Amino acid sequence: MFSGDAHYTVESRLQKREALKEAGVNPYPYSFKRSHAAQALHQQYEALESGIETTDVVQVAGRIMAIRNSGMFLDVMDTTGKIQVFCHKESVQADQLPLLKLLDVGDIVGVSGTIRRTPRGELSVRTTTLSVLSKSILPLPEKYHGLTDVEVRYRQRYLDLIVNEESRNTLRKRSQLIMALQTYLNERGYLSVETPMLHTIAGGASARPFLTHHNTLDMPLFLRIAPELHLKRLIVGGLSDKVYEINRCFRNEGIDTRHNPEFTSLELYEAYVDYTDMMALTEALVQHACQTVNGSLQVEFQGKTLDFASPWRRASMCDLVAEHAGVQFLDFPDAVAARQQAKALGVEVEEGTIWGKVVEAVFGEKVEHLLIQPTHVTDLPKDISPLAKVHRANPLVAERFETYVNGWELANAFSELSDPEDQQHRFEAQMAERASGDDEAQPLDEDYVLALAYGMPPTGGLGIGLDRLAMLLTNSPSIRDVILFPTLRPKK
RNA sequence: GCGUCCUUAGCUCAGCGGUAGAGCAGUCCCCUUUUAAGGGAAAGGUCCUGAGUUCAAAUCUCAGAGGACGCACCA
Repeated sequence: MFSGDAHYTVESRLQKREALKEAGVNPYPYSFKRSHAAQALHQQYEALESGIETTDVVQVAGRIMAIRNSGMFLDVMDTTGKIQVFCHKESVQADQLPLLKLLDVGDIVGVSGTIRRTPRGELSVRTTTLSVLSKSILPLPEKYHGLTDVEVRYRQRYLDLIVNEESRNTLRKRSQLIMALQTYLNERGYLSVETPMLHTIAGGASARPFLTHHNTLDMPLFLRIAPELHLKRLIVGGLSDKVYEINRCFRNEGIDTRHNPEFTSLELYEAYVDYTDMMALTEALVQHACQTVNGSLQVEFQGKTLDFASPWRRASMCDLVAEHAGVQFLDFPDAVAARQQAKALGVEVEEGTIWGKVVEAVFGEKVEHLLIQPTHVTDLPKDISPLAKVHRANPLVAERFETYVNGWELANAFSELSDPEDQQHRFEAQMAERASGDDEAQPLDEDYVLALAYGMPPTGGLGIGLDRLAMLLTNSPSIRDVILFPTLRPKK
């Protein structure tokens, strides 16, 4: 049962568990009625002075995190905080005294007793009766240094959560972040929907998908790389003028501090608006989330202060490249000329690379890492934006922006392409890219083109990477810190 | 996929060719209003795995496993 862990500590705890059973105590009982959480007690008795005993009876429960003075003092932790439990031999019921010797750090206990504040100022429960609610068999990591081995923290997240307050705070903030976004959108009439995870065509983004198989239908299925095309079908159908989905996407790409094979995105579509409206919405959403989670629009991130207050800088991708690399690629609209310019800048691009990918490559190398404060990078090349409308003033670029923070792409949005024939041609161009070796080019989705042919209103769309937003708002250097169970290789 | 680094007691770490170490946790004893409680004693090991070099390997070399970081890919 405890393969490799059966040692003296476990032996000792198993013996204590047997002793409990022999004393007629079920070490794994069914319930315990609590009157207060730890935090509620600290609030309620904030004014209680040191050395004062009350007759107020309370019931608390939680995990023993420390035992001092041979069991006289227990630190009991619940999800709201810590409360000291005082087990004096004159206050604990006489028949329960032997129980005290059978407790270990890690056990979950319930306590009934009176509230007092010790002469040293620690709010405590003076125990009358004590209940073992779960006997812990395996020892917890050391109390002072905690658990720092990142591999164990990810593989055994429950241990990380038990001993590392920072991890609890970070992962709770992630939930608050998602709730804040949901609240903001729900209150403004955006409809929360769920679209398929299993796709017959992995479209809506440029990425390699995971492949699986349906046995009864005997056909391949892909885990979705984006919900985009299904959400826009809902706009065509008029389910709502405003739809959104907060859910998982799966991409079969590398794993690093900013990428996990499964990640969470917010995707949102709104009829009758364009990408400039999406810029305003991006700022409002992120600001609402930041304010809710951190109580401020400024956050500290790894030694930098990020300021989410409006307005965020807006600059076109080509202008930013011109600003930082000295070449205005709009003046070199031919792919061959563009590649020469990139090469002169020291950016490697393969023969045959299309114009937009050249611009993107130079941007990635020369500009991206400089965009620390929130910046909307607008008007991305049309030929790398197959789902976006062409820019109303420049045929080379699309009405698309990506929002960068801390050098990372945080959001991606367009004026959604609604012309079915244009969409068909864009897909065909992507298929040509695929044929020339780009396995991340977007596949042709005929049904999606069919849907557009029935007419989609002018629509703005937005995607936000929630894991990255969670990282920024919790000062987490790795995406694994904000994902409860990040993807790891099996240990053996 | 490539490169660099890491892996020693349950946890946090030292040791870096010559008998495997500390603190915390656990066991036993003492003390008893502590909060990283304190004092004492005993105990606890596949030094990630496998080969090799050597009189001798936790330590050096090679291969493998897992992980961290960087690069590539990508969000």
